[in-house]
Amino acid sequence: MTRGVSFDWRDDLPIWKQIKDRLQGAIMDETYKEGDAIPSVRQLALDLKVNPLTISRAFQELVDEGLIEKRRGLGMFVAPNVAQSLLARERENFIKNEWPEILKRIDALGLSKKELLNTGGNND
Amino acid sequence: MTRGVSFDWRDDLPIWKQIKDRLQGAIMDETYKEGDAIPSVRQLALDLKVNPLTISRAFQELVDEGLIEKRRGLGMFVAPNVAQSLLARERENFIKNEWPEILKRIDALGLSKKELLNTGGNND
Amino acid sequence: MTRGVSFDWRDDLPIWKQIKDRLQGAIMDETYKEGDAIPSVRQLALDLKVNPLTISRAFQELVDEGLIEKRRGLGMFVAPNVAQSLLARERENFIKNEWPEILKRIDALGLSKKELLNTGGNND
Amino acid sequence: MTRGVSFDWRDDLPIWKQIKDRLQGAIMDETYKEGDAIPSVRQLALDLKVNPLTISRAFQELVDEGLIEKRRGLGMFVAPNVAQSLLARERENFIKNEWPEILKRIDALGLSKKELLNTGGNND
DNA sequence: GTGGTCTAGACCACT
DNA sequence: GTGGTCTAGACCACA
Repeated sequence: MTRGVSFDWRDDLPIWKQIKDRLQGAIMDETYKEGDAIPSVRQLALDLKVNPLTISRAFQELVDEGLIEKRRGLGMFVAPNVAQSLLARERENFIKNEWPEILKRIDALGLSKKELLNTGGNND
Repeated sequence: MTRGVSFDWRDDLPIWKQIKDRLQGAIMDETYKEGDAIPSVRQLALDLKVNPLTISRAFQELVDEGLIEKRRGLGMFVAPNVAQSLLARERENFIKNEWPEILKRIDALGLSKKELLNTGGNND
Repeated sequence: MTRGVSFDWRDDLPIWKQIKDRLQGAIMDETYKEGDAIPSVRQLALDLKVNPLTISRAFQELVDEGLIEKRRGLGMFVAPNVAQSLLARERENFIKNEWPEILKRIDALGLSKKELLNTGGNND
Repeated sequence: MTRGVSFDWRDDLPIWKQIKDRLQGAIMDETYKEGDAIPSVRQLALDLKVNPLTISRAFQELVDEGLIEKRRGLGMFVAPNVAQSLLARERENFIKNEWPEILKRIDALGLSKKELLNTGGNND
C-alpha cells in the first residue's frame, strides 16, 4: 500500500452516499460530538481524494436531515441533540424494516437464526 | 384506474435484478421445479408491465448462472439439479458475506441479540 | 431581442431554485398535470441555456418534496394527487408565515392595508 | 449554557444585512433619534456574538446611505433629518416593488383579499 | 478561511 | 433515449 488514505469505494453506492454514511456513523459514535466542527469540504476532498462537489453533496444531505448545521463563513458543525435521537431513529428503522427482511431471507435459506446469532460477537 | 404503471419496484435496485431475484426465489422454493417452463418474455413483460428488454436481461443473467436453459423454439426451462446446489451456494454466500455485515450493524446500533431472537417468526 | 428563450435569471436566487419554482408553479396551475411527463434534463438544459446539472439539481429537489417521480430510463413524471395538496400547502404557508411578516412591514411603514388591497387586481 | 452561538439569524440573508435592517428599523421608529450615538462596533459585536467585521459591514452600508455619520474618535451617530425621508423612501419602494409581487402571489394562490384583510391586526 | 453555484465534458446503468 | 455521478476548474459572498 503506497497511499495511506482514500481507497476502498464500493461501486454499488455513490461516493457521496458512502461519505454521508461514514460521517453519520462518526456522529453516532461521537467521534464528532455536538457542536464540534466537521472537517471542511476542501480538507475532506483532499483527504479522500475526491472532488469537493462530491463532499458538498454529502454535507447537503446531512444538513437536510438536520444532523449538521452550517455556520456561515465558519463551516459545518454537529447539530445539538443529534447523537441520541439519531441512534434511536436508526434502531427503530432497523427493527421495523431491515430485520424482518433479514428474517425472511434466513427462513428462505432454511437457516437457524439461533445458531447465527450465537456466532461472531459475544455481547448479548 | 387511470395509471398503467408498475407496482412496487424498489428504486435502489435495477428492475431486471429484482425480476431475476424473484425468479431465482421461485426456483429455490420450487414454485418452478426442474424441467418446468418459465413464462415467456412477452408474457412476463405484460404481467409486470415492463419493457421486454428488461425481462430479457433478467433471463440472460439466469442463463449465465446456469439456473435456466433455453430450448430453441420452445422457451426457457429450469435447469436440472439446480434447486439444491443453488440453495447451498446462497447459504454459503449469506454466511460468509452478508451475515458479518449484519452483525456489525447490530453491534453498532447496540442492539441485543436476545431481543432480536424473540422478534418476528418463531422458527428456530 | 435576438434570442427567444432563457434570459432573465434573478441573481439573488440560485438558478436551480428559480427553475424549481417555475416547475412547481407549472404543476400548481396544471400546465403539467398528474402523470404528465416533465421535459427531460437535457431538453430543459437546451431550452433554458443552462448546464444539465443545474436542471438535475432542481429535479432532485422536486423529487425530494414528492412533486415528481422518476421512472427509470423513461424520465420524470408529475406525481399523483399533487396539484391540490400543493396549493393547500402553499396557501397555509403564506397565511401563517408570509402574510404576518407583510402586515408587520405595512404597519411599520404606516401604510393602510385596506387601501393597498384595493389597488391592482379586482378579483375579491 | 454551553453554546455560545448566535440567536436567530435567518440563513437566506447575510448577517450584515440583517443587522443593517435591524438598525435601520431602530432609526425609523426613532429608537435611535437624530444625533443619538449608535453602540460601538465592539459593543454590538459582543452583544450579537458576531464578528466585528460583520458589524462594520452593516455600518458601512448605513454610512453610504447617509443614515448615520462617523465622528472621528467619538463613534457613529444618527444623521439629521433622516427618519422622515427614510420612511418616505421605504414607502415608495414598498409600493412600487414589493407590493405588486405580493399581489401576484396572492392571485396565484387564489386567496381572497377580503379574508386577508380580516386577518392579523386591526389597523386600517 | 468557509460553503455555494455554475460550467463543460465525460462515463455509466437503465429502458 | 432517460437520469445519475464524478471531475476539474472557475467565480462568488460571507465571516
